[in-house]
Amino acid sequence: MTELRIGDVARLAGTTPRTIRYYEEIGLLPPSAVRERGAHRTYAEEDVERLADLLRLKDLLGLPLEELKQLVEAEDARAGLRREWEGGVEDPVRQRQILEESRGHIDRQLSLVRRRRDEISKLEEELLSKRKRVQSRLRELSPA
Amino acid sequence: MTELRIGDVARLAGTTPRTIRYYEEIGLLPPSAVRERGAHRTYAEEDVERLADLLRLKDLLGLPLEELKQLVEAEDARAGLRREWEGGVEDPVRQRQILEESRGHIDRQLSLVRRRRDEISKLEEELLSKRKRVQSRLRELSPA
DNA sequence: AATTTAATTGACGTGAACGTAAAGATAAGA
DNA sequence: TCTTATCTTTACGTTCACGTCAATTAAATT
Repeated sequence: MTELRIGDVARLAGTTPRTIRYYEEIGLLPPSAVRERGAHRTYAEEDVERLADLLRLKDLLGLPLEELKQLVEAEDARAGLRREWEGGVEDPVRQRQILEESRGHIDRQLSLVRRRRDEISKLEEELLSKRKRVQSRLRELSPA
Repeated sequence: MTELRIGDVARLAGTTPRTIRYYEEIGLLPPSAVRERGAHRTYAEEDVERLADLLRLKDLLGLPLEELKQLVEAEDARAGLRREWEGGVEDPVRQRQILEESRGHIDRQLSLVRRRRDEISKLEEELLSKRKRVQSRLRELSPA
């Protein structure tokens, strides 16, 4: 159970401690764990991945943090859910709830990502055809 | 030769006059045309498209305006080139220069766009496989 | 136990990308 | 020509997403 501190998490996720504190402050990241005021924050390795995912989504989707928060409002709840899950959930109804919720979050992210992918693809196609036009004009210039 | 004013261009391109002036100010857009101090800026329809392209690149690539400027530093020069071209360029050597430069700009944009597309695609795949894992767990829960 | 290193909170600072308000000037329409 | 809508420049304001002190405190190291 490797204990990570804010600096480690920041380095591993490719960001800074300040950013992590800020994300916690605006509620984008959950408070690292129970700790007394003034004590160091401690994290687990899964937290690194969660943060890295967030940063990737933010970068690739270009969302303001507030929207990102809405989008993954799941993710922090997920930490709770995971704990609940690993604590051993008996009730299959509850299990189904958790899984379906999780799937819902993934689906919302997927739809945004796909929209982006489409926009990017369209842009790529347009650039490609632009390139072809220029290219053919260049060939016309070449003496046969 | 429909004369457009800054408000029209803004509306058509989906932005605001302020943004257009700002882009001009930082040299991302070329000064609309020769005009005396205090006179209204005037634009042509091709300017709308150029602006829209810029906004799209900015949005989809998430570049800071300064980098966007480097990237399409071409585009404003291109306005000049186009005028030169349509003015009728005789020298085939010059024609080739212009076309090759244009292709170079397109290629630089293409490579950035492709990188983004790859990142987005990878993210999509990861989300998909995440979804599948959840989905299969849900199926396991279902009584046969 | 002493020292060094990294973290804490609090608060103010900063750069990017515009928004907005003021005081006019210009252009288009009646 | 008069009015009205839209534009001009100048300049200060604003939001987001952190950066950067400063004064302490907590952990890790020796």
